[in-house]
Order: sequence, then C-alpha cells, then structure tokens
Amino acid sequence: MDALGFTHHDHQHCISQAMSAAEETCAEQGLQLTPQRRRVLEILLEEHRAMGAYELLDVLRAEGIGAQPPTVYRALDFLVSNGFAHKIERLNAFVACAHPGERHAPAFLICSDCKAVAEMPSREIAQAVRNAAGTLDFEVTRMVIEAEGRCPDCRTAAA
Amino acid sequence: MDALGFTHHDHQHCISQAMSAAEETCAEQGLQLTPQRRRVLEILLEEHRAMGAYELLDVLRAEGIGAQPPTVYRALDFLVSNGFAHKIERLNAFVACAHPGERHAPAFLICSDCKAVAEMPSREIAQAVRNAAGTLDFEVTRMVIEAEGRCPDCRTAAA
DNA sequence: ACCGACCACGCTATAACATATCAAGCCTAC
DNA sequence: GTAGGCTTGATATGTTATAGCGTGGTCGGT
Repeated sequence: MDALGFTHHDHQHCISQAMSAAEETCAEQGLQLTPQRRRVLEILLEEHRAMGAYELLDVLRAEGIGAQPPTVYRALDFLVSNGFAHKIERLNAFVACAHPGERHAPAFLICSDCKAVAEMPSREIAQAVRNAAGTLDFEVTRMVIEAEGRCPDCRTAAA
Repeated sequence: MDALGFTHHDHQHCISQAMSAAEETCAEQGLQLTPQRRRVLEILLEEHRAMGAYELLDVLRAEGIGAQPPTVYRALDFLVSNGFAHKIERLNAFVACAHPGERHAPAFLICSDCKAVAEMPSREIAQAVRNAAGTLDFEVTRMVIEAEGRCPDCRTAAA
C-alpha cells in the first residue's frame, strides 16, 4: 500500500528526490544533516508510511546501530522542526514530508483499514481554520489537521 | 483561565446543563450513564479544561475511589464515543464537549501559553476537509482539527 | 425460577510513547 | 588553544494506553 499518496509511483525516484531536497535545504540553511538524521529520514522515505519512534529504533538496531530512544527522538525533532517529516498526532507516529521545501500546514488522510497515510492539499483548510480562529481573536501558529476514513483502495476492496 | 471558551460565563450553569443533556441523551439512546462515567464527565466539566487520563485518575483516587487506569480509560471511551467529551490529540488529554447533543466535528484552539482549550466553529473547516479529501477519492469518517497559538488573554498580556 | 447473553467493572500486568539529565566528543571562531 | 555551541551516548525515569481475565448485575426468553 502506498502510504504517502494513494497513487502508485516511482518509489526510488521520490526517495532520492526527497533526500536531495533535504541536503540542499540543509546546506542553504546551515543545518547539519548528520548520519542519524539522514538515516531516519531515509527509513521513513523507504518505508513510505507512518512509523512509530520505537519502530524506527528497531530498524536502526537491526542495522547494528546501538541506538536508544533519545537518539531517535532527537533525529525526529530535527526532521520535524525543519519540515522534512511530520508527526501524525492521531497515531503517535511520523511520516516523511511529501512536499519538502514547500511551506505548508500539513494535512493528512489516514485510512482506518490499511493504515496508509497521505498528505492532502491544505490551503483551503488552513484558511478556514484561520478564519474560524479569527472570530475568537485567536492567533494560530500551528495546526493539526488529520482526517480518518477509508482510502480509495480499501473502499473498492470493501464494496 | 476559562478553558472551554475564552469568554467568562456562569460555570455552574454550564455544568448542570451539560449533565442534563448527557442524562437525556443516554435515556433516549439506551446508554448507561454509570457512576464512573458520570463522575468523570462531572470532573471534566468542573475543571473546565483539558485533563490527562492520569490526572482524572488522581482526582478519583483523592475521592476514595480505588480506580485503576482502565477504569478511567473506559469511562473516557464511553464519553468520547457518545459525544460527551473529546480527546485533544495534540495534548493526549480530554475535555468535556462544549456542544453536547449537537452533531459536530469538533475543532479546537489550544493556547501555547496558558494551555487553555476552546472549541471553535467547525462547519467551514469540516467542509474544506471533506472537499480536499474528495479530490483524492477518500471518504472521511472522523477528523482531528486542532490549532495551536495564543488566546486573546495571553496576547494582551504579552503585548 | 432458571439460563444465557450482554455489559460494566476490578485488577494485574505490561506495552507503547516520550523526556530528563549528565557526560563526552567535535567542530570552529576568536 | 580554548571557549562556546551543537551533536551524541548512555542511564534512568516519566507518561500515556491497552491486554487479558475473572466477577457480578441486568434483562429477556423459556
């Protein structure tokens, strides 16, 4: 199951593209894409789905890296802070960003059946949130937008 | 700090009103508002803010109820499932519903400074989410909409 | 009255997620 | 070369959530 979008595509291509984008952004902004950070991002891109921190930890350990929870959380903090990955609050899990580089409020679709996660267009949603918040004189700095339901594949399968 | 809305109001009134609404709804739908469930809802209404499950547990224990984590989580499951309370995913915390009875996709404002939580109007946001999901042929059954930022009081205080 | 289905609850244990803290290494800038 | 900042390693602990199993109560059918 394709977990970043519900459409199929050239997987190797999007991994290398995303890694290049990350390298470029880090170079531009003086951020250090260290081996751990790099590897965690690669894993997220390879697996192409939402993964828990401890699941990532297992992967690192399987590779012989004697990692501890803080190692993974630190890498994730870096990736999330700099827009290379997002946290899915509903799942307490993390996913590689589908649009690195672009400034955006992330918004997700989560399939209850197959657990796939996709980023969806969020401009109108973000605007609606800011409007609603504005009526209460509230200034928004960050949004969590996550919709749960059934992805096209699972709808077809269930029908 | 007022945690259900950012406006002040008659607190006792909204507690009794919400409890009545809950009783009525349960009676209508054949749901059992048992003592635990009732007490947890009351606590949420009284405290009028987002509370963690273990914080609720502490309150119950302080009252001499020898509760365990599953006790609280079961009560919360019931309340959330039936629309009497909501979970704030961003905080891993729970809050009494500000509009019990009304069918609505909840949407929240969370103040980063004072931690107050308010429900905001969600109709337009919910529609925008459904629209965006529709473009990916995704059927939405549940939404998490949470905006973090600064509430009017804290904005004023900071200025 | 008895039985079985269903539901809520009590309890123990443990899983899963996340952070505090302190020490050590490594750049690089002055 | 040494001070400061950033990254890492390592231990421990804090916080949130669920699994699993047994008990008792209620209600409808017989």
